[in-house]
Amino acid sequence: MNRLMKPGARERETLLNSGLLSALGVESVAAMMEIAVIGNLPARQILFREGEPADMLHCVLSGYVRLYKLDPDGREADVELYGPGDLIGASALLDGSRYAVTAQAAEPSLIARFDLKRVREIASRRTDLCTALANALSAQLSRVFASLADDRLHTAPQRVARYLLSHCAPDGRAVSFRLPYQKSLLAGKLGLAPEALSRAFSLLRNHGVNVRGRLVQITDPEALRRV
Amino acid sequence: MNRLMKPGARERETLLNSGLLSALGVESVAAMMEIAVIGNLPARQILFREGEPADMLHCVLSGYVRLYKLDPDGREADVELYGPGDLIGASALLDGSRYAVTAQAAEPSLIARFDLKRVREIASRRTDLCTALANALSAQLSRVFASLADDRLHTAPQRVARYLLSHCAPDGRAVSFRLPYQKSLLAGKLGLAPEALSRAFSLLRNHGVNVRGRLVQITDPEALRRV
DNA sequence: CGCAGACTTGAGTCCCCTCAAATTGCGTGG
DNA sequence: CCACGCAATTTGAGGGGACTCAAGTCTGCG
Repeated sequence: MNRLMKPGARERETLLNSGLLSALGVESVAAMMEIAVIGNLPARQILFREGEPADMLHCVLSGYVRLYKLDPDGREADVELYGPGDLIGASALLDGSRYAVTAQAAEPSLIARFDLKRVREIASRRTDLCTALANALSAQLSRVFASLADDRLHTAPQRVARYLLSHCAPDGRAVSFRLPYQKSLLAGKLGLAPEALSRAFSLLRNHGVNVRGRLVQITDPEALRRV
Repeated sequence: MNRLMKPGARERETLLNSGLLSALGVESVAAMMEIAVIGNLPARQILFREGEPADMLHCVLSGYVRLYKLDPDGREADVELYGPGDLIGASALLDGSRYAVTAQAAEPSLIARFDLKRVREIASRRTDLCTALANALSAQLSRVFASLADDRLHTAPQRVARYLLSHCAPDGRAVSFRLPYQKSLLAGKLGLAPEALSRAFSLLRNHGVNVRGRLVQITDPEALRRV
């Protein structure tokens, strides 16, 4: 990892708003800040690999990190995509001693790293940290349950429609926004090949969706909901 | 739920060996025993539904509990299957205030219930409980990651082969065992229609697998690994 | 302005789902 | 203990969805 450093003012600010630290009391925050190390990752950098001993907890400050598992043949299946504020690797962290998945920066990213042993040590003294970890895990579990069910219940166009709707206000107004990352990344997150995502967007043109590059216009959220 | 009761000697014994309580100190165990309520569920009984306010933590003592999500059209997708010793509902428990999935007894089952508010209260005082909860969540997250990747990477016969291998000793000896539950349940767990599971078993006959009712004989684990 | 990577589109294939019907397995009452 | 009947499972046929491979086309950056 490039440029290891102590958190500066800017990074401290971001960390304070992250999912993990935002719920902690001042003392726990201080303890965590104390052991935080900031790192700058180039795109495609691996944070850790499936099967390696787990010794670090990670938190995304900016950019995106992709979690995936590998086939013996080398094919990859994405299982999660973490963005700013998300906690990475809690999956294996408290459980076994090894990472269950591989983590890779999907674009140039800034992340915070915490030595896992020291996190455990702080958590054993301060219940607010322990609770926050459990909360984060709990939320992640719900998300993955949702992904799994979505995979099994819906077709590609339906999954894409649901993703788009989740980025809309609940009212039926037309909206437009920018995809936060590359389409190939979105495809992986939705469990699709990039071609399938492309075809899904193409089909959704008939249902009030216009896509140009990363720009998405949704002219009729109601129609989209009916897909 | 039928026959609510305080845990008797038999139930206390089972609870002590469960994933959650086995790691706790005596005092936390006592506190949890204090608030445990045992219930006997007939097959198909619903424990809780997706979207309901979450007020209970559950632990399977015997039998199996199926977690699934519902389509607007009423189709179901299983996301997890819990057996004896497993903790249910930790997914939504600490996170949001609502269950993220529906839980249904897959067969007549015995479960322990804990009032969630009181569990949180105990956890805020006793870090061993909080840690145990985080551990359980962590392990579950890893399992679901594995399911999701398995779904996306492997065909039905491959998924079935992997399931069978996971129930074998790592050595290459032939083995035979009884499936712990109905095939239709296994199908759901593997994300397959019952017909697809049946066809997979049929295909695996050519790779050293014999199935008669719930009895499975694996004559050549090596061949199975190559599928 | 041009290159490289990302995306789209087309063709072909395979996998798994759905529906329907036959068969087997298992628990229960006689 | 055996037969019956219901439910679970198996088998067949057909169809649709998504993957792979292979070209093209677009986009953004240098």
